[in-house]
Amino acid sequence: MKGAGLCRIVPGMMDDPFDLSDDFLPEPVPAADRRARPSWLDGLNPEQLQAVTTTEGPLLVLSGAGTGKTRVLTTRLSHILAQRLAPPWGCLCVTFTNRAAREMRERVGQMIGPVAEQVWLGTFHALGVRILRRHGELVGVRAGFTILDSDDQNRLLKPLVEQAGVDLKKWPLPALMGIIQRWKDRGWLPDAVSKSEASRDAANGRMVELYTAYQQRLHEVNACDFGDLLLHCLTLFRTHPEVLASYQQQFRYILVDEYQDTNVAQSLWLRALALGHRNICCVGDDDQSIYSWRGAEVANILRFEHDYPGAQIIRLERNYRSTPAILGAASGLIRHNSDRLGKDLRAAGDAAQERGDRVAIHGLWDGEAEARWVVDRIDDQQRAGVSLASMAILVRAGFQTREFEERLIMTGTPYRVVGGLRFYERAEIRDAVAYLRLIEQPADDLAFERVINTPKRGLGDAALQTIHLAARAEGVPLLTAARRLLDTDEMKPKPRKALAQFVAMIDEWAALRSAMGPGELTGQMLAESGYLDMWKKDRSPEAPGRVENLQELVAALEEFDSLTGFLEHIALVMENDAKAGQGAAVTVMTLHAAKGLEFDVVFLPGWEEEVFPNRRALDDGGLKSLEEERRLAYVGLTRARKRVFVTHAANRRVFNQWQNNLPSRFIEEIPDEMKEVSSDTGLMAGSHGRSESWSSWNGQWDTSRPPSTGWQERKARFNDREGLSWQGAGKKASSQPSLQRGDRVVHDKFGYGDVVITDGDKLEVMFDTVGRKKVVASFVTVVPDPE
DNA sequence: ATCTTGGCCATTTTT
DNA sequence: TGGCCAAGAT
Repeated sequence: MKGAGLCRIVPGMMDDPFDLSDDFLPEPVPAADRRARPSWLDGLNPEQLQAVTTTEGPLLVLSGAGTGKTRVLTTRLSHILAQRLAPPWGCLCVTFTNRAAREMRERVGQMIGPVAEQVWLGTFHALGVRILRRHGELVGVRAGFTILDSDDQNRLLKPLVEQAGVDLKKWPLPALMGIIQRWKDRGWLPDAVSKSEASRDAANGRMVELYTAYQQRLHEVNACDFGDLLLHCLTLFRTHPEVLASYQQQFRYILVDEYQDTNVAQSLWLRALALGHRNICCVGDDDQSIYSWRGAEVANILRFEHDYPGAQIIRLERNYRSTPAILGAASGLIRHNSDRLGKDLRAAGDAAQERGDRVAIHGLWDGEAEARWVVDRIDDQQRAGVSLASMAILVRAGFQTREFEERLIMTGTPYRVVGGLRFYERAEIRDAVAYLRLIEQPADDLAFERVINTPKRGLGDAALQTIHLAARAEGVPLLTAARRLLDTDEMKPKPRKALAQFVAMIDEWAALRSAMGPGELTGQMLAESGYLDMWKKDRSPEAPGRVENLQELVAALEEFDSLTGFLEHIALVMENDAKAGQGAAVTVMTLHAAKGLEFDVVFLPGWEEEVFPNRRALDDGGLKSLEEERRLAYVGLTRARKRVFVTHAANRRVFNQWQNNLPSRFIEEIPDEMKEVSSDTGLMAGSHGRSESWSSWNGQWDTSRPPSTGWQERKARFNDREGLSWQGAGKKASSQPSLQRGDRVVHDKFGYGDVVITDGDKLEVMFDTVGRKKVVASFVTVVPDPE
């Protein structure tokens, strides 16, 4: 009986949730087979051990940075499975990022084998999709629904805002979208938006109206945004208690990572599911809560005991990652926050053996000097035997990566930027995916709009307008309206013929869907639609790369056995692995992206007032935001195992203006005995011969000064000093050695390359990364041959 | 219908 | 500084 139940219920086959009666419980491991202390528990410290083995009842694990949080989670899951306390599909394991989900799956797989595949493990959003794929119809989400990214969301909302007569200048789309998302984060549907909610007043007081219309449109095109993936689940749980009950019964154990980053909707989602067996284990660190701007509520962690009466709490405070000096610096800093549960990190294990180098704080003149200094230190470290892969530059905001990239390119240091454009955010991929979406989901108006005239088919604004009108009049999707228009003479013959062809192609591919795999189908689609040809004919420098990306897309699709599965994957988890460089490279990324990672050596640039703590954050959040910024600083410091370099620049060019900033207050907050402060600003002036322009300089740049006398000159001088000439600045081009075919050159934008053709001052260069380009000779610098 | 120009705006963090 | 959108030219 029990065995039969086990066989029948396999993930993907559980079409009827009512099947999940008591008989799904696994065979318990006979007492004789249970070892007193299974080997996977070896090497855990007492607190970790307790966190792993306290399987029954609600448990909150407060886990400071570097205390083995991931290890606890993976071991706990393995322990539950290995002891047969539940079958794999009886475990729900929620992470915050796809990366964390992947890692956990791998590690658990290594510990206990392939059964790990069957655990319900993923991000909140991915798990929400999984539930909605099965039960979405009950709450108005039809099969094959589309998941929208932020770009799609804006395009959906825009016409609604215009119709409502709201000025887009005054109320920028992203701001309005943000308000809707914050409401969704709190689990509010339009009629649940609280009357006292301040952001109701946005968009001339029509915000709720817009939200309602937006949800209506989502329903019409059968799409969900990220928030909906949870919100619809909550509605499902509320309106269909029998469905909820089946999940409650199924999930005997629930594990949650990064609990401090959950929002209200997520915590409600968890609580609904956990109310069955009440075996929920949440791991988190209130000191690392850095996503409140996105709706995360530290309150969730603070009120855990209230939400789950009788909860146990375990603190993990032994840090195995960082030296005592780094931990001291981090602890000293975070002590300035008032709103915390309070933990004391102690160095333990190997890291505790020596005190370690103090945190180096270094002041520089400007952002460029800072980048140069940082990259010089990277060189030093590398020479001292630290591998590039174990170093990272962590910045506050994405745009700050640029100056470091430029410098790293110049010096030829391999690097990778995490979190740039994702693969699926590239235009060509989005176009191709839009075709696929339209095949999969004919109601997807956003996809229709995107591809109707891509490549050009002579169906421009006028034609689209006609289709829109027809669609609105009849209340049908654009593709349906287009089809009906073909039977009338409302369109001129030319566009009509083009439209007929377009519709016929879509129909043809849709018919082929069952006959061939998604990879093959996509290949055919790209060829027949003319989309691939469009890029092949394109002479612009990036076109070949786009063709390659499309080929890569087809290859990726081969891995899937259904289009549906692929579309879900691409919306939720497709990552930028296209240029995930092989070989060692310095990592450049934002502090947010660095959470959960660790490096031997960490560089933390831009520690200045206004930049970090970030002015805008402070403006709209006051003290609460300051504390979040401080937590961000704490996250940065605690990423390092051995060494931290903090830098600050006196001057920074922001837009077109020079702005001078004071060192960040966070620097002062690091205890003196944990830091070592130095500054370059005096030294640079003295070390540079002609110092008059330096010594008379008052620390501020006159923005009205023509660039040639200030900025460019300084730039040239800096580069001269290092033996690199900067031809772009002046007449020094004569000193440029004549270039010839085969010369190795470096360009400040395109990086390294080999000269292919010379023609006076014009060159054609084959660049290593961006391919063949025409450039002016004065913009490249010859690189001495290393051989 | 597509290409070009000029004015405007902006930079926080992301599943 | 540059990237984006809206309005003009061919």
